[in-house]
Amino acid sequence: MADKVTSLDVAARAGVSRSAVSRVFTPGASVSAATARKVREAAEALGYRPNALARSLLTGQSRMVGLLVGYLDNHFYPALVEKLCQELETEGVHVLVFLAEDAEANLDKVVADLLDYQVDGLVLASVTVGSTLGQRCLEIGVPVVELNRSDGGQGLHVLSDNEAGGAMAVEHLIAQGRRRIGHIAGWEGASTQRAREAGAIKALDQAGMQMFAREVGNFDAAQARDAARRMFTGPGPKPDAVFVANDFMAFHVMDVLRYELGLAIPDDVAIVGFDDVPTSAFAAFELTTVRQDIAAMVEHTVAVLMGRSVESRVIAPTLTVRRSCGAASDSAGG
Amino acid sequence: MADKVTSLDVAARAGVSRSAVSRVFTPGASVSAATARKVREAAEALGYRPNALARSLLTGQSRMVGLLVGYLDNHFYPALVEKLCQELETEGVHVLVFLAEDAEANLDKVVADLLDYQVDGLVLASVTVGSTLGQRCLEIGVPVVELNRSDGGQGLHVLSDNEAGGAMAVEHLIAQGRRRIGHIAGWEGASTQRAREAGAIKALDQAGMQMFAREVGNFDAAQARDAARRMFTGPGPKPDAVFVANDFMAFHVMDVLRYELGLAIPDDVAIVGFDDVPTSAFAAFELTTVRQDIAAMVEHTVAVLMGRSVESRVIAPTLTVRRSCGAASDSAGG
DNA sequence: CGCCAACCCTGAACCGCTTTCGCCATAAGG
DNA sequence: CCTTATGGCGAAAGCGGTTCAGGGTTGGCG
Repeated sequence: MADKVTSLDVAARAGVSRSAVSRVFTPGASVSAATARKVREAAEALGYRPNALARSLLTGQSRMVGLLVGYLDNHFYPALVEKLCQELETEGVHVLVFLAEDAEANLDKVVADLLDYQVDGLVLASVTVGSTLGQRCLEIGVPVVELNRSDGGQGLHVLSDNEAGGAMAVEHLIAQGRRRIGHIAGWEGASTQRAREAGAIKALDQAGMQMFAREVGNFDAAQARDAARRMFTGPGPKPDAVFVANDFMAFHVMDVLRYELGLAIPDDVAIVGFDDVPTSAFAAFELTTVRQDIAAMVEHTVAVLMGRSVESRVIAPTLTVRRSCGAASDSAGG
Repeated sequence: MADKVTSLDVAARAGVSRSAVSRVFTPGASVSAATARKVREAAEALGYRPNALARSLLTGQSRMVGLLVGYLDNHFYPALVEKLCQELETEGVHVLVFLAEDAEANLDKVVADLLDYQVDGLVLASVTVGSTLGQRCLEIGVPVVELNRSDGGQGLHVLSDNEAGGAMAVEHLIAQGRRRIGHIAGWEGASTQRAREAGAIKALDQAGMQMFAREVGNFDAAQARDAARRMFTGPGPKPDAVFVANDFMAFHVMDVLRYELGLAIPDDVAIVGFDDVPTSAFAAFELTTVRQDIAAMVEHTVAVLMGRSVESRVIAPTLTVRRSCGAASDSAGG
C-alpha cells in the first residue's frame, strides 16, 4: 500500500523544495524549465497528484458546487442535470449532488451539509431554501441560483418565462378553434405552476374566454391520472382541449384519455404540455409542448456560479407544435 | 461579511480550548455535559459549523464518493442515480457526480480528478475505467464498484444476471408461440449487451431454434429506429417477435413499427425489452420487459462502498409481463 | 569591473481541524 | 489521610498544500 505520496516526497526525489513542487502544479507560477522537468519526472515516477482538499483548505476555493434537485422522475431534470454537469466540467468545477424530495426543514439541513464542504456555489433546481440559510449563503459569498423556480427571496433566479409559455400554449389552442379549455395543474406551491396558469388565464381573458375546467395533478403520475379522470367523467360537457402543466403529467393524462376513456387525441380533445422532454417526440405521444431552453438556462446558471454574472435571467420559451394539439402537422397520422 | 467562523472563535467565546470544541462535534468523544452546552451555545451564536474539508484532510476520510455515469437519456440511469444518492445520504456520504460520455482516455482523466478529491469510493455506472487507474484505486484503498457492467478487471461488479434475463425474455416469447424471433442489440462493447444476447441465444438453442434476425441499435435512439426499419423492410419473411436490448430502444422500435410501418403490437409482432423503466407501464407502450432490481443493486453497491462487503453481486431479474408480448393480460386492450 | 534588476528558489507561516499526550482535579479505595 | 484510578481539558504536532518574504545567481549595462 504505497498510499499518500505528498509534495514533500516529490520534492525530496527531485531535489527541490516543497514550494517548487507546488509552483510546478500551479499554472502561471514562475518556475524554470529545468526544475519543472525534474519535478514532473519525480511526480510521474511516484504517482503524485496534488490533494485537492488540502489546496481548497488553503485557497478557500473548493471548485465544487452543490446541486439540489427534488426528484428525477420528470425527465426534464435529468436533462438539466446532465447539461449542467457537462458545462461545469468544462470550467473544471465538480458537482456535489443531493436528492432532496423532503420538506423544507430537511432541505435546510442538506444545504448546511453542503456548505460544510465549502462549495463555491449552490444550484437549487426546483426546490427552495429557507431564508435564514439563504442569508447565510450570501454572507459567506456563495452564489445561489434558483433554477426553474422563483419563490425564494434569496439568491438569483434562472427560469423560463413560464407565464409567456402558458399564454403561448392556450393561445395556440384557441387558434386551433378550441373553446372549452381545461387545465391540469401541478403543485400549486411551485412558482412555475402559478406562472403557467396565470399565463393561460391571461390568454383566455384576451379572447374573452374562461377556464372551462381545472384539476390538480401536483406534478405526480397517479394524481395526474386521477385529475384526468375527474375532468372527463361525470355529467355535462367536457373540455375539447387541456393544457397540462408539464409533459410528465401530460403523458399520463393522454394515457388515461385514450386508453381508459376511449377519447381520440386530437380529434376529441387537444393536449398541450410544458418542457418538451424527449419523450414528447415519440409518435405514441406527439405532444405539442412549450419548450424550455435548457442550454440557455444552464449557460446562465454557470455564468452566475463562476461570478461572471450577478443577475437573474428569464428565458423565452418556444412552442413545439406536434399532433396532439390538432394543428396541421407534417405527418398525416398513423 | 462575517465569514469564516473557526473553532478557535467558538473556543474563545465558550472559554474553552479548540480541542474541546472539536470533541463536542465528534460523536463519541469524552466531554462533560457542561462544556458541551457552553460550546454548543457559542457555536449557535456564532453560526459555527466545522469545515468538512479541513476535517477530511486530517482524518483521510472525505465522506464523498465519486459517481461516473455515461449518460442520462435512458431513464434507467436517473432512477439508479436517484436511489444511490438517497441511500448514501442516509449513510452521511455525499456524491460527486461526473457525466463522462466520452472515450476511455478522457474517462481516466476524470477518475484521476475524482481521486484528487480524496473520494472514499467510486461508482462506475455503465462505464469502465482503464486498468492502470483501477490498480491505483486498489492501491490507495478506494473501493471501486462497477455498476451494471462487468468488463473491467479491476473493482467489484454489481449487476443483474443479464444472461438469465435475456433467456427469460426469449423463453417467454417462445412460450407465446413466437417462432421468428429477432434481436435489436445495444452497444456490443457492453458486457450487459453481450450477456443479454447470449442468454437469448441459449434459450433459442434449447428450443432448437435460431435467431431469426439481428440488428444493432447501440443503445441510441436514432440507431434503434434505423435498426427496426432495416429489420422490417425488404423482401422475405419478417420476425414475429423482437427482443430489444433495453427499454429505451424498445420504445423507439415500437414507435417505428407501429407508426411508420403500420404493424400491430402484439398481433403482428411481439416486443420484449429490458430494464422496466417507468415509461414501460404507459398504456401507450405496455412493454413486457425484464425488470432490473434497482433497490437490490444500490443496496449492495452501498454495502461495498461502506466497506461492509468486498464481494461482487449478481442480482436476479424478473419478467414483468404486459401486453406488448402478446400474453394474456388483465386489460382487453384499447 | 561593478551595480542593479530579474529570476528562481527556499524556508516558514498558515488554512481549520483532529488527536495524542500529559496534566490536573476529582472520586474512589485502602 | 494518602494512593491510585478516572475522566475532562489544554498544548502542540501535524494533515498536504500555498504563498510570501527574503536570499542567492545570473546577466545586462554603464
